[in-house]
Amino acid sequence: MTVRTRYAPSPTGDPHVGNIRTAVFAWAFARVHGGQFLVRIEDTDQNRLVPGSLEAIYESLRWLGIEWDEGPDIGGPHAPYVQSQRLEMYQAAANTLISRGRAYRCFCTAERLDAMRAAQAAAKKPPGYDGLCRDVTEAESERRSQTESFVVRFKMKREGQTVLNDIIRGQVVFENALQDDFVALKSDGFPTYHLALIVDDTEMGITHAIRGEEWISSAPKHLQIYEAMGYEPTKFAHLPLIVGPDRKKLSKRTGDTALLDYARKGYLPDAMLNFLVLLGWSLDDHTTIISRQTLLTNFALERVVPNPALFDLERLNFLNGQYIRELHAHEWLRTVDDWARRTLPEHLRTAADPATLAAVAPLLRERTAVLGEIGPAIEFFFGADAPEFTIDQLTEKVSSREEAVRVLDAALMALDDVPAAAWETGAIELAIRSLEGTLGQKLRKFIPVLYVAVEGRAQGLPLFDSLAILGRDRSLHRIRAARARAG
RNA sequence: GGCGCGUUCGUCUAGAGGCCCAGGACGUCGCCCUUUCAAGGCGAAGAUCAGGGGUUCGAAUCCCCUACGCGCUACCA
Repeated sequence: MTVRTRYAPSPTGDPHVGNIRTAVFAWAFARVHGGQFLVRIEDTDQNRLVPGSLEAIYESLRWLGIEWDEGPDIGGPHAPYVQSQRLEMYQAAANTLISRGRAYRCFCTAERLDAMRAAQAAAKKPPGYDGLCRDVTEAESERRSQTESFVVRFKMKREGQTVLNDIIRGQVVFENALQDDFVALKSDGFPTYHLALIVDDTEMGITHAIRGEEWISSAPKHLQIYEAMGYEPTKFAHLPLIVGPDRKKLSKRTGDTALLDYARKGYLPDAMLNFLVLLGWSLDDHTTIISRQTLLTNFALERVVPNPALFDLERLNFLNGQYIRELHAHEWLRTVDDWARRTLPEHLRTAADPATLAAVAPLLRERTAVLGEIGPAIEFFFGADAPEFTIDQLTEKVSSREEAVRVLDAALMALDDVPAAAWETGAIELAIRSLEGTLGQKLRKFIPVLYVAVEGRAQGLPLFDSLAILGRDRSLHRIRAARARAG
């Protein structure tokens, strides 16, 4: 049997990391078993549609490097892959269910349902449909359906148990008596998730339904529809939730959790994939960096843990740094070039020339965790003057303002002796190191002054290299300017 | 409230009766390297395995109870 899995998002906004992680697992699982992975759009709630989400869904997957074999955009043998375009199938299924006595039309109004729930709440009774329309005769049901609006409710069993054999959690038992008759087909003719899921997964030949843990309590509904329709159910794997710092399910409220936000901030897709995949799953007892190749040959649902995982940014940052350092030199250069253009202040963008960028890239490599930091880190290379700084910053690391002046004067003198033709890192280093003698101080004591004068802050890219890249004129100009300000 | 799922260092996890007075990684701290900041190297602290009962010669691992957390409880997915 060929494995077929799917990612079935709703077009209700940019996919969030937790949701996408479900797609990653489903995709990896299919690939490990040489099967297919497809995308299906679940747009059965017409009220929640958000324009543009379809593109965001595709873009999220593409960004992570997840390819799908069938989907709305590329078609496939089971097209259409959008639920709003398959309404006849759901309606046919609903009719089958009605004719088999496993579903019934419900004519209850929203008002009655509200009143019923209010009464149940007041009486501290569990909420649930009271079954009023369950016993409407076939003839009457047929007749009323001509004039009244109705939904189709699935008739849940009243006795016994429904048992889910979850790949991750094992056996989960539900008492049928506690289940209630849920809506399968809404009054607007659209199916609910429950009905659409069974119809589509069956029609599309899905073998494993991989979804979030929040679905586990509706599993009995799904199992019973499968049975009523006479279909073989898929296998189920309910993945643990990804939770935010508040330990609640990650959501828009908990902050920026849309996958593409991380792309925009400067995370590498490979790092994100690595991070996501190791949230709830592990290869063994020590692997923290895992290649796409290894993932696609070793991922196993059986090794997914059942407990929720916290989205830990620190860890993501670490991984991103690791992946940055693993990039080939030319890839890194291209990345720096790209992100410099994106993150440098508007007025400096055109000044960022390829030669400077190429010289700066190696310096940046060990110092970048998130690509968005690139602009601010290299800003000082472009423009005649150093970025703005205060006198306090300039003198912060030395004993006094006078001391700063001494450092700047000495540096000026030493650097001035380096001829333009010899202006490179080695010579610059020698010149500045010679100040240890002139000033009678350790380099690390006085060098912060020069960092501020040249880079606008006490910490930044290595000074000697930076001065070399900056060029003799601009370097001396900046130190002179700082000297003038210091008095 | 009901039902369900879950509970190993702050975090992600390894662990499927003896290899575990619990291993790895992130983070933290210290040292080394060092032109600042990083990166890197080395090292340390950090988990009475949620608590309590069993079962067993022996339990993080099996069973029961309790607590806590989360999820679901819609004509949302």
